[in-house]
Amino acid sequence: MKKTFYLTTTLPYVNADPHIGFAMEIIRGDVIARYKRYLGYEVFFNTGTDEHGQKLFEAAKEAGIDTQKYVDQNAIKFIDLMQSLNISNDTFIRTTEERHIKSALAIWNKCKENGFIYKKNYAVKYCVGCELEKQDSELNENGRCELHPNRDLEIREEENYFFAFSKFESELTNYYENNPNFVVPDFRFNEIKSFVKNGLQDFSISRLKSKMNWGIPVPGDEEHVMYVWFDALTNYISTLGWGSGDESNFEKFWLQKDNERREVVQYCGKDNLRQQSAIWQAMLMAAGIPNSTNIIIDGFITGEGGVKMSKSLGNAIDPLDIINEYGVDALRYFLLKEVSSFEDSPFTIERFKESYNSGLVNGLGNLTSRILTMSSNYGVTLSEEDLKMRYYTDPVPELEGFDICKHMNNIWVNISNLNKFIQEQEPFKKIKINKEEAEKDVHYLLYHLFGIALALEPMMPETSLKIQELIKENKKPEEPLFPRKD
RNA sequence: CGCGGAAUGGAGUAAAGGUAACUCGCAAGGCUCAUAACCUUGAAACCCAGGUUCGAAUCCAGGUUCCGCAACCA
Repeated sequence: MKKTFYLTTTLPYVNADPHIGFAMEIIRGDVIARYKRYLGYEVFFNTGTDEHGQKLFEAAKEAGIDTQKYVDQNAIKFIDLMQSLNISNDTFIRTTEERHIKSALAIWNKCKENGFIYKKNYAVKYCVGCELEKQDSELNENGRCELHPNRDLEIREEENYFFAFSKFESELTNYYENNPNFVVPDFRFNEIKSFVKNGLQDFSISRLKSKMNWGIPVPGDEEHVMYVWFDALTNYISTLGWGSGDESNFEKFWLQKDNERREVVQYCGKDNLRQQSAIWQAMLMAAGIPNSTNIIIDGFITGEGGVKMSKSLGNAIDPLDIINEYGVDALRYFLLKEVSSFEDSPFTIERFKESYNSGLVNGLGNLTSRILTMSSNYGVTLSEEDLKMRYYTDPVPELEGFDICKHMNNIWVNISNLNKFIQEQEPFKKIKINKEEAEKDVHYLLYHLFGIALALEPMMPETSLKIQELIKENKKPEEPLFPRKD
């Protein structure tokens, strides 16, 4: 039986257009998914949209349309994005779908059955901006949320359901200790460890329907709907059919029996560290479901000089604009090679152009042209045997560590080496005096270019195929692979 | 004393105690197969002052500075 590999991104909340950060997350997930498939794994690659909660409820009300219609409209943008970015996701789950709701109800029941959900009366200050309760210590001198100083806090006095997060302190800590690579990179792992060690508090996981009905109904209680985070996190298993009656995918991709540990990997941005690596893991523990095996934390994409990207500052980058002008692989190239694998990195148009021109136009594109010009002119081709070459036969350390940048840089070193080889061996001169030697050189070049194309498959699938085709047909590109942009 | 992240040539990043590397940019030279592309060489850096060490960008304590913890959101 094939080894399985489960990978998921976080689900973007559908109250805005897709932004460059999510594009990066899903592209990186896509690279890992494709890579694992080449290695021979059976992969389940999940993404989707998060569609409940107060913010959407309010946004729809403001727009004057039905909430479901509102989220339907917005979800389309994200569904389309998958195609624009050339993402190989196996499924796309929306948290308003029936299959998800079933599963969310089931995990609620499981947690309740096991004694980790309880009802409690409480009066709390609530910040709508954060969708979180606030302790007095978290408020500023005006008694408002420090993160949302322009909004009044709501004082809520009501009976809510609570999740017994605090009971998982030692279990989480044990899990972290027994899985030293659970959170990647290390410095994020340290962060979450110290967060858990400093003590956990139970949190409210329901909302009164009378105030806000846009959520999954709490089982057995007409008056409450689930808090959006509780429902949304469940998608990682609802997408596998957990709690739906047909759990074959769940058993195949997630269930980890003692002697056959499944790989379950979650990609997310650094703002999701707590939710993915602590809250969600505690929920799994509460429901008696095995934990994820890795959480990969991306940094943020910033504007010039590390400034936060935002529409109001005018330094926001729309991934679709880049694709329209440069093509999807150019965007993938930049996000994978120039944006740090784990730290914050800047993305500006100037930087993008620079990198596009040097890495793709002068680098990969130009190298392809010069090699194929020689091979087609000299009649040098790859044999059937050569063309059977495979690149991803063994695990690549850089990719196993999710350091895609480093892997990309290694490939570009190979590109540079082929350029050096041409300069040093000068097959274009040799062809006039020693045909055999020249042909040997060009064959070497062609063979290694083919290798580069194969290596690029997970990162730049379109370009990889184009180069492979050109090599098979042995003709130089009619149009430049990457046209120069000034 | 809120929490957290970070500081390396002009810019962006590497380097888990042992010659500070890579890309872009800059300067000089070379090549002509290639998209004014490519190759070679060069100038140019470890925030500050300490400690540990034969040896510190790296470890330790202190200081300084920057960034996130508004909205959108990974």
